[in-house]
Order: sequence, then C-alpha cells, then structure tokens
Amino acid sequence: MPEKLTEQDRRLLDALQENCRLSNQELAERAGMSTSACWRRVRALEEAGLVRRYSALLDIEKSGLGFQAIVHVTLTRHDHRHVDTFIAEIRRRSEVLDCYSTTGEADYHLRVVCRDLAAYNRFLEDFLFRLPGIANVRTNLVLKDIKQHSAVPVQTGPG
Amino acid sequence: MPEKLTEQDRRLLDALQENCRLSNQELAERAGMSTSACWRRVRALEEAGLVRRYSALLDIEKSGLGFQAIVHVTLTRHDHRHVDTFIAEIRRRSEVLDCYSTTGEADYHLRVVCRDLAAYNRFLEDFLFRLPGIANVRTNLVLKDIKQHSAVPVQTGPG
DNA sequence: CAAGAATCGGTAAATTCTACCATATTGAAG
DNA sequence: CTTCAATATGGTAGAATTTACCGATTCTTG
Repeated sequence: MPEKLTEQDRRLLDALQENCRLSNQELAERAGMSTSACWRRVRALEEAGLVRRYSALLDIEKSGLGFQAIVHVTLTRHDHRHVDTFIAEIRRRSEVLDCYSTTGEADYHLRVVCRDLAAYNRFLEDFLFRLPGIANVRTNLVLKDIKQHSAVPVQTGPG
Repeated sequence: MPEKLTEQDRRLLDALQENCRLSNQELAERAGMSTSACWRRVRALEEAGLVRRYSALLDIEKSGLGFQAIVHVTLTRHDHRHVDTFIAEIRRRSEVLDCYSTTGEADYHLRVVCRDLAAYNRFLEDFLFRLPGIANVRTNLVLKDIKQHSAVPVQTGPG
C-alpha cells in the first residue's frame, strides 16, 4: 500500500495508462528500475486498488455505436428510495457508459451510447422515462469526440 | 479488417474490455476458439483500429485527484480560428480527460480533474478563461462517481 | 551501533507468446 | 459436379516472458 507515490510509481502508471500490455522488461526500462522491483511495484499498485483494471479501449463508431449523447437527469426532490433504484438501474444498463452525480441544474450527468437514434429513443421511452422519481431529462447529442483521454495525470507530491 | 463482427469477435472484445491482460489461452477458451485463431483475430481487431489501445484504468482519488468537475463551455458564435485553438489547447491540457462537442445550451462538455479546488481555480483563471472566444463557462462539481464503465456494448448485428 | 524489517537485483522453472506448418474449408469458375 | 485458388483452421516448437524465490543490501528504530 503506497502511502506516497514516488516518481517511479508515477512513471509506471503513466506507462501503463498509455499501454498496459508492455512487457515487464520494457516497463522496468522506462521507469528506470530492475525487472524484479518493477514487477513487485506494479503488483503493489494493483493490490492497493490504484489500478482498477486493465482494459481494451475500443473505437466507439467501429464498434457499431453510431449514436452518443450527454444526458442530464433531475430527480424529484430527493426520495432516497428513488435515488437508490435510479443508481442501481443506471448501473445495470450497458448503454450508460458513465454517470456522475453533480451540483448545478441537473442531478446526474450520463453518457449514453446506442446503435442509432431509434435505439436511443427506445432507451428513453422503455427505460429512462419509466424510472420512478424522474423529474427532468435533457439530451445533448454528441456531435464529435474532441478528446477521450481517460489517462489520469497522476500526482506524485504530498498525497 | 472485419466487415461484420461475429459473435466470437464480440466475445473477444467483451473479454478484452473487462481484462486485457488475460493470456491468449484463457481468451481463446472464453471465446470458444483455438489459441491460434484467437491470436489472429485479436491482431486483426487491433489492426482494424477497433481496439484503440490497451490501458490501465486508475482509481482517480487514489491517484491524488480529489477534485472533479463537468464543465460546460460555450464559444462566441463560431469563429473557426477560435474553435481550432480551443480544441488544440483542450487536447494539450492533461486535466481535461474528456471533451465532447454537443448540441444544446453548451457547445462543449468537458470533464476536468485536479488535485483540489485551488488547482481547479488556477486551471480556470490561468488557462480556460484566457482562451480566445470563450463566451460562457459553467462548472458542475462532481459529487460522486456513480458509474465509470468505459466498456462499450459491442454490436454484432448488421454493422 | 546493532537488530529487525523492508527492499533490492538476480536467477531458474513454468508459462506464454508468436511464427510457421500441413490440413481443412470456402468460394468461384469451368 | 469438379477443380482450383484463396482463405481460414488447429497444432507445434523455439523464443520470450512471467513469476516465485534467493541471498545481499539498504533503511528504520531503539
């Protein structure tokens, strides 16, 4: 369990975020450490939960998902039962890639992908609109992915 | 270059999204194919650009980023020069993890992570507010990550 | 300084990757 | 239907990698 992340940790995490299928040898080389130390360190970072998982990031359009939207959802003021079912149902639906609870006008920001507009319409009518306690839904179509980095700028200082 | 994705492709991509460090053997087993065929297929999916990259997904808080916000940005109507610099600068800044151009009230939806509120304030004052052509910026603090799946529900049908 | 704990780099066995093979399957043309 | 070419298939062996363990070194702590 790394209390503080070292500069080497940061380099390891940067490299693994860029390409997590690097061999341990190449990883060690980039981070400037021996293969043994590198292997141990990576394990420690995994077990500390710093690395949530290793994932293949797909091209969303080539995967057959032509439709993408940012959806702002507001719930009726705030019955806990409704909040819990909302969260549980959102987590269950594979079309919802991300969901954040936020301050501001909307309670939740979702990112939803579907095959096409028709599929999104079904998502709304058959699923989202039918959840209990939904007060307002506002859809913003995604015109273009400007940036999808998903690589976190790891902080190394007093952590 | 897969014209249509097969059911096996879909299973491969699902498995790789869940854990891209599975051994080729285990991958082949899950997708119900021989190791040779599996290895070739994965290569093909990579070369077709369906797999953008393999990445370690980090725990954002454990990485030292305690502050997260969804930021809505509107540009003054729409000078192309301003749009281009805006996009280029946004791509340069590591605090901006995602950025989508959207329909609706705001032109762009950003997700920004920083060490703390002070760092975010610097991001705004020293960077975002100084970009040319910014008409409006609205910040929504992220209270809680409800879901960060980042695994795309791959479509296998007529693609 | 001395004792204990933690970390280091190196090593070897087990596993895995990767390129190649001969065979089987597919698709088109005669 | 048959033939031929093109493609896909499963198996295999050498190369590379992973992974657990070793003694040696460094770092704490009293």
